[in-house]
Amino acid sequence: MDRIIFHIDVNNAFLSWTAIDLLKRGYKYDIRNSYAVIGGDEKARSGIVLAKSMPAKKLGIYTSETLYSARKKCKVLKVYQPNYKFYSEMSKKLFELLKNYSPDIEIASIDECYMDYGKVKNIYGDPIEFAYKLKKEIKDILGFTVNIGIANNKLCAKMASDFSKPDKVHTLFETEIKEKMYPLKIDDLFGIGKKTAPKFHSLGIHTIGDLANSNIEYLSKQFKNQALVYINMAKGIDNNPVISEESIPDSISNETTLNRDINNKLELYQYLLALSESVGIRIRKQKKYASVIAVILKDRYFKRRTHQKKLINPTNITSEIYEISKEVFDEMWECEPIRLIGIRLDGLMDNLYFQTSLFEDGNIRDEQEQIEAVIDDLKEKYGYKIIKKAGLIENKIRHKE
DNA sequence: TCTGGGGTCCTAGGACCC
DNA sequence: TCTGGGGTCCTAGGACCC
Repeated sequence: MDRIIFHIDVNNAFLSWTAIDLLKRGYKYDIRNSYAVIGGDEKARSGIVLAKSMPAKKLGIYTSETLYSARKKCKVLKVYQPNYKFYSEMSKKLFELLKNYSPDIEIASIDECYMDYGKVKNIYGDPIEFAYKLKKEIKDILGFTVNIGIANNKLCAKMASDFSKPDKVHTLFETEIKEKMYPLKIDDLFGIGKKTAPKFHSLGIHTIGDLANSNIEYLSKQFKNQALVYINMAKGIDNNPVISEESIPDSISNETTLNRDINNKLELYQYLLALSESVGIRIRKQKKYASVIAVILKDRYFKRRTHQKKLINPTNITSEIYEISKEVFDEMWECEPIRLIGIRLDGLMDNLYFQTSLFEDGNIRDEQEQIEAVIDDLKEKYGYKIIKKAGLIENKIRHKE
């Protein structure tokens, strides 16, 4: 039986949602119709475009471009700060609305998801008609537009929702792949980024159709096992199911760009402490334990390095995360000035089997965990500012939720 | 006042064991 | 005293996505 999959994608999510937020607060005009972008904070050295309005896009402004460069393209450009809390509320509302129609929703990111329509087709009828209805309902109730791609698998649904924007429904059924997808540039294929696309061009493969029809042996020389994966993608073959379960993350990370390059060890330790705190809160919320702790550094030349340590006893205790991250940091840091520092908790597990060493008292560990649980609760109730570990610097690290 | 942050997946190489 | 290979675990880095 043929599957029918929807890919639902919010148009200019951050910008649209900020527009709605501003209108609610009495803003007199809709920034979606003006030269506007959502951007980072230049003073904090995070000044890049996160989302742009259609008029800004028409001037050639693109996501991830520096605000400095965007302003050169548009003298009257308005820059708005992101409001992640509001975004996450809007995102939740969208997915709740969709779940009224089908429980088979796979959340792909804050502003996009897949829906397995095949299972509810008997109830709602023709997928295209339904998609138009759905799109209108989202616009009427939530106030923003979406694109909906309809296809026989997730990859094609995703490609279809990207065809032309905004506020559109597109199909890319198996029978339409040659006509609608083969003529597109190889760069437009989902999964081909700015490193891989040039490699294909240099092999004379310029369109998705070129890739679909190319010789596997020839491609294998350069791409090894990935060659077949790429060819299948180009042919629009994808058997991945829509997975509706709330997914538990494989890793939890926090990183922060420092407001200036720092090469003072004690100062960098302060950031490690703050980061340990914020990833610690998040992992405890998941009721998980990390078996790997990694430290991420970026130097002034934007070169990233990671170094990690595998733990015999997985942990979710802030003080342990901090101590281990310091060790890892000491092993890797070559006294160079640091632009960005981060911590990643990896190898997350439910765990609960600890190898208590002869010298470690298991009870102390339990007590520590209980203390942190109480602190987390208090913070949730009264805000993060109420309790601070000694030495934790003010407001440097954003706590995610 | 020039270049974010949070993820996932894949690969390659080294260590180690049989 | 000539030369294995397979499997697994671990680490670092790269590519990609939103």
